[in-house]
Amino acid sequence: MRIPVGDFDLEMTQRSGQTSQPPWREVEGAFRELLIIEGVPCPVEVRDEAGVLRVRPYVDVPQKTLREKIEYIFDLKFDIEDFYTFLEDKNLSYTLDSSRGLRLFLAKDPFECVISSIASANCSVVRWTRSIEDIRRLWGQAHTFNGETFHTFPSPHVLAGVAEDSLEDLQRAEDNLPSDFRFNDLRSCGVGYRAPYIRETSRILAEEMDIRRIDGMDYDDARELLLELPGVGPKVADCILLYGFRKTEAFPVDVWIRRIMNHIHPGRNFNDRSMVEFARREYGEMAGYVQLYLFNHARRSGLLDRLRQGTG
DNA sequence: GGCCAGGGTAGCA
DNA sequence: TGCTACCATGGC
Repeated sequence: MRIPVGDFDLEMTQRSGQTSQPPWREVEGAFRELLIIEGVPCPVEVRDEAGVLRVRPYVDVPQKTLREKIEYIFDLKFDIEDFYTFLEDKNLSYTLDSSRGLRLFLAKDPFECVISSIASANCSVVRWTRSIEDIRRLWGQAHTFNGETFHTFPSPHVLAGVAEDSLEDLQRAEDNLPSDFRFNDLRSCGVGYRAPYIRETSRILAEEMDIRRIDGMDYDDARELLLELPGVGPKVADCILLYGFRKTEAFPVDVWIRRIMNHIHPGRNFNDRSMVEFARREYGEMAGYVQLYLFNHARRSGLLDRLRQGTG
């Protein structure tokens, strides 16, 4: 299948650290991941070919559904030229030097996005992505195609029932430890003190709150709901809304966005609240994309490093 | 070995 | 509301 795309940089989108999911498995310039298409597990390989995205499913699945899923995940229906014009109007077109073609990398599984976003808090990208991959390997369903194994992300019900730390893990195993015993707890995935947040959020989503409700809710109501989850604060909630549910009014404010926004608006002295108000007023439904381009540009242009050293 | 990671929470004024 | 200490842990 070949999907015509406008400006789209698959590799940059994969590596931009969006908390919907870890980057897909890269094999010779293409990216592979397991998708569920109408209930059927189906690994898919996507490859960027100058204006066209080539999509190769490993098994026979309905083409229309697959196409819609790919178009959703990479936000291919987003009118990016229109966004470029918007950036120009807002005097932000310099971000295109490094970020042209970057799009949202949306969740293939909203629950995975919730846990990824919680795991990303105060944590490097390499570390939280590894944690998510470990969680998949330990508790997801394995599917092997031509000797290549992929794992689903576990359901809220499964993740709610796992051990939190190795002590609890050992207690479960009691004293008849098998010789090949391996730790099978959340902390062994490197999530640290976030382990109880992840387990309790999983329990709530398994028993009390249907995450799919977010789709039909407006931004403010959805945000309020997400903030009830342990481990979900303002920044994580906005990441879930933006990368998990495509609420593009969301403007996740992290340490870097604080520095960048105060750098490009000298004298304004934003606090978090005034920054979010400014973003919603100035950028509206483009706020999420503006945040994506600002962060990516600063990171790739070296501005972030200069800001970190206080010489920006 | 100290500092930093795309922060959240609890405790306090 | 606004501020602060504390929280695991891997990478550099």
